[in-house]
Amino acid sequence: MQKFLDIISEEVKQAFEAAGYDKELGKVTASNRPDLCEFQCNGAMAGAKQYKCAPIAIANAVVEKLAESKVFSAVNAVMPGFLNMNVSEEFVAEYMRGMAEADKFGLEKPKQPKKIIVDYGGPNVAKPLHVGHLRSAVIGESIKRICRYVGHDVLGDVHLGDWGLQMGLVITGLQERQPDLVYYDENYEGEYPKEPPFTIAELEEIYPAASAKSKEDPIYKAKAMDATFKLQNGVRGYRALWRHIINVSIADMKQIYNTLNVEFDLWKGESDVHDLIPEMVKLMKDGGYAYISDGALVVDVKEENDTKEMPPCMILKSDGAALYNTTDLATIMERMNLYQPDELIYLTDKRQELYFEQVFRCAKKTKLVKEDTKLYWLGFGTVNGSNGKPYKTRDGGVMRLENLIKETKEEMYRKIVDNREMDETDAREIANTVAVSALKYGDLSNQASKDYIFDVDRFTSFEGDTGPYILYTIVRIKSILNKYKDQGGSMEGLSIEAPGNASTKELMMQLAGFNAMMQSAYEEIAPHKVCAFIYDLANAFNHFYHETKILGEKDEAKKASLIALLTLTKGVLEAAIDVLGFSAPDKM
RNA sequence: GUGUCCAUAGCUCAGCUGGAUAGAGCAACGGCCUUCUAAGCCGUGGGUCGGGGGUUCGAAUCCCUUUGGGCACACCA
Repeated sequence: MQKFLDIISEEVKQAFEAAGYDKELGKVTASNRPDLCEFQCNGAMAGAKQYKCAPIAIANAVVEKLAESKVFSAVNAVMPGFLNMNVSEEFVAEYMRGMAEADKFGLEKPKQPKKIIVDYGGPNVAKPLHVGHLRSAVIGESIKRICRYVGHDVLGDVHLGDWGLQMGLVITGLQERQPDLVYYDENYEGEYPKEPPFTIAELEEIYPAASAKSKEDPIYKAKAMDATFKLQNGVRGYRALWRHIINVSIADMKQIYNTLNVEFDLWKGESDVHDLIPEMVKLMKDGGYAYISDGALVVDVKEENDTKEMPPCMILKSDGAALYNTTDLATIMERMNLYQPDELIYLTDKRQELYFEQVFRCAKKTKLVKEDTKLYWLGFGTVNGSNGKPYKTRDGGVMRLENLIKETKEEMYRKIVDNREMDETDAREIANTVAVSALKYGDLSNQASKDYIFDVDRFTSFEGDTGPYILYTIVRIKSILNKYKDQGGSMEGLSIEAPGNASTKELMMQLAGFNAMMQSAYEEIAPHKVCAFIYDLANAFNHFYHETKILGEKDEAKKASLIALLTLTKGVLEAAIDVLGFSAPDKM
């Protein structure tokens, strides 16, 4: 379906043209003076200079041409040259009927669906997820869903950190605790046990201990580096042990990601591209891109009009070992081979901006990707505490994601039982659902690139611009629709009629903005736009709800129309929260 | 030092490629439930958009400058 605003703009553009002015002046925007009109066009003022005449004269000429329009119920020229207009009720109703019929409420399919890979999550194996992983997971998941909803072919990849020194540290740390494990016996030739020799809890103890020790003890560190080297070079026992570490770790991560409704299509990691590195390095050398600088292999990525310093992109360290850049570039190569993506989207914290600029330039320059492959990096800000500094636990430690979620659920539960008499099991279940909305909406409603202050109390509030408020609105609608069905009402053949009052029309106009909003959220990779839209829509609905009797409506045709409008509103709200990665309960 | 991002109401944040009187929420205060979920709705007070210049008919928005913060600047990820 054509966008609501585009139809209106088209109408005004034609009027400009008919009046003898440049068509492009007829662009219409939502009014910023709702007290005066619903939509406005400022083209007359922009064109005044070009046509050497008073803006108001142009505006008046355009108004005349719009006199017959079915789209508008009123068009006025106002000094100095604003065009103020209101759309007709029947035009709005017709658009609503179109939305109700259409697939995805009238969002147009892309002409050429793209293959997109979203790289987000980025957890390290053997280390518990912490607050820092929240944003990547939540925003990345939403971006993936937005791209998919818009109609593209999208894969989400968790891209595990599973190949670095931390693996060697765990292997070394475990050896200290259980030196007799067969994995450490170089002469062992039999099968390795299927069961891991540790639990997730133990794993989470081993890593920090080993990491701390390696910082103090150079011999220990050397041992860990040796273990890393052996692992990467295929020593059987270490590989087997590594498998266990990965499996145990992934099982734990999946649990947490599941509670957040975050689902990855690919569970790839740095290790997956290990074997591709020699090939990639050769390609870079043969192509004449890579050279040795201070012992390390680098590719220059400076460009003509750089205003900033741009260090070369390092491919291999001076000891010949791979680093972050190496695996990221090799991953790009692998993705191009396996999936031929048109676009790669990365989510990391914003401190990595320069790094990704280097990697992207390097990938383009060395032709790992095609000329027109779009490489997009989105840097997100920090989750801060009320003091404006990175969120910490009460004693100043790193906040584990698991605990953050638990805390939010507990707070939500408290608020729910505080206000309602409810069955314990129900209350828990609802609290969990609502808590996820609180957490995600609290994060996503901020611009991704900015830091934000995490405030459990505010996020879990049912008032204001929060997840719970949105869910409450949906639940209200569900409740009415259920009652309607219980009373024997049919959902068949309902059709939306002209609004009839201001709040109904306002609700409809909010709904009409859905496809434009989704399109723009996709183009700008901006989930917070979805939040802003939902909030406005929820407000418009609640206002409408307050003024309008629905089940009590005597006129059957009107009632049918209202039910159809409710169904549409519910559908749009649910589609929008689904794209944000949460869902509404049936009651709360 | 170089670069980059940010600064909007007491607090937390919006503000689309410049448009009319800068918007929400929270907090404060005042109204609205025998009727579809009052976890709601309506209203009141609150801002020199960090400061200063400039471009423009018109600037929170674009340019310059200045102050105060955050962050990054090859062998970590």
